[in-house]
Amino acid sequence: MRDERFCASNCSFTRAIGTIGNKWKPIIINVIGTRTVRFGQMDSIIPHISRKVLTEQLKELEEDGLLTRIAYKELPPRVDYRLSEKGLAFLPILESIKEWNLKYEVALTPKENDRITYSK
Amino acid sequence: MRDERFCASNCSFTRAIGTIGNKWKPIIINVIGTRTVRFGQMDSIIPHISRKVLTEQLKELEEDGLLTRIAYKELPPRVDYRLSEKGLAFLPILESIKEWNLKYEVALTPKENDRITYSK
DNA sequence: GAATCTGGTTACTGCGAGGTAACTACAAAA
DNA sequence: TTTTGTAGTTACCTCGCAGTAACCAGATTC
Repeated sequence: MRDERFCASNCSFTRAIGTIGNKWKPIIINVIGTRTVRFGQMDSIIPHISRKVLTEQLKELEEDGLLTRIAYKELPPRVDYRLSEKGLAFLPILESIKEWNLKYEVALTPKENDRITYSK
Repeated sequence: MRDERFCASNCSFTRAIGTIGNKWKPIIINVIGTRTVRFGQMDSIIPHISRKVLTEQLKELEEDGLLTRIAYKELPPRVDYRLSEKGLAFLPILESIKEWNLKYEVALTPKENDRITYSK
């Protein structure tokens, strides 16, 4: 899931991409934001993610110091996730990605074969 | 290679991640920068990427309007790649990722079994 | 006694990303 | 005449990402 060749690169930028350059991590960081979020919340908020993948991604984000996992010794279990200073510092970058996309995303142009054709 | 569920999302941010949220695209955009770069150049500059994957990624980046492909009718073939306005507008984001990583990347802590041990 | 609630973990499985190698066209050089 | 150089494309194969389902603990509710 994490590409060792990226993480072991001597290029800082490549290592950074190895850390956050996949589709789930920016989504997860964005969902947490400045809040404290429980595992089950993320599981239901984020579309199409499986519990297994969510667990893996959260574990990697924790290992890379982007978030903090707080497990309460209760039953049924309760686990909170919160962004660390490093994770919080990444939020402005996500904001600029949002602005960038809003400004430049091409309007969905109808493809040739999607066009309405007048047949007799 | 591109996740349809992301590209078809009604969330602009999710679509953005669908566009540039993988490991190769930020690397490619960063390598091109403000220059004009040939296919073979990228192939030799970017470590560990295969021609096949490079071709695919470049095609998707072109489809998403991030870069321009300029093919000269010569033999042997010559193809230039250059960032579009949209692609150029993404460069500052990559810069802030670099700064973010420089600031927060944890110092590589030696693992237990990498430590020097004094054996008799 | 059974069901529920939560945050996982594990085993099984399939599909597809991605690697490799071979092949292309054609001109110019050796 | 053979080789070289460029930018791919194609066929083939493998590995592993990720989906699914089952299972767990143990307190609380029904």
